[in-house]
Amino acid sequence: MLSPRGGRPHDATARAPSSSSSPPRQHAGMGAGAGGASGRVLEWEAGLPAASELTPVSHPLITPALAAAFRINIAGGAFAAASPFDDSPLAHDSPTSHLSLSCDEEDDDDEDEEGETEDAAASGSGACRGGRAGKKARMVWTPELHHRFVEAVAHLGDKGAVPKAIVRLMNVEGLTRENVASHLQKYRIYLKRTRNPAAPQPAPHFPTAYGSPFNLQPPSDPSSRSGYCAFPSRDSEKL
DNA sequence: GCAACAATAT
DNA sequence: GATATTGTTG
Repeated sequence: MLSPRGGRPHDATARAPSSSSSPPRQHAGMGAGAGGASGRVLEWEAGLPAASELTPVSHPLITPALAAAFRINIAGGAFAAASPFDDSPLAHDSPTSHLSLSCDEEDDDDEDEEGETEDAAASGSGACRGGRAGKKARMVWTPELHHRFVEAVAHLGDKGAVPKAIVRLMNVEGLTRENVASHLQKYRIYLKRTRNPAAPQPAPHFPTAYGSPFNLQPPSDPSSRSGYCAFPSRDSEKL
């Protein structure tokens, strides 16, 4: 009786079988810290990215001048991968609060406008609406945010990568378990497809925000994870 | 009651 | 298509 879909933590194991098929994972140069993104592809296997490169998930990545030239809202940290300018000034060094929320005031179904992509949400859950209780702002998974997400998943492992743990590890203000759960669901589907040889598309890029062809992939090999700490540590995260 | 998961809705 | 919400289960 009942559906076979058990929402059980145990099933988590069968969900992400590291059955080989590890496409060349690129870092997309979002870390920005390292200059040339040419030889950074193998960083996962090699020495893994420096923690300094991952922790500050909020690097502007785009110079203010460039942003102004293209009318890019760097507040959201967009276009990270496409930005060869890694010498941009670090706006904030806060460990958290870098959510990009899309404010939709529309009550109707007309939601197509992007009010702004800023850390508004971080300023105080509710952000855009100021005080109007209603629909929550739609979260936007920027490449940086997704990167952090991937790092968290990789850090926790297939089995430990549950929404609650990921939220804690990411340590992003305003980020809810629901947000992560939803994103994780999509991410798992993405992983499943990449690992399935029967997949119609050999290399389905994980569609992060801005349509950037990011191909962030967590190290399927546990060995790749060992020794690498993009996060302070699980215990340290305890508050 | 909480958390995770899958499915569905927006 | 991306994210939120809902329903079911442990």
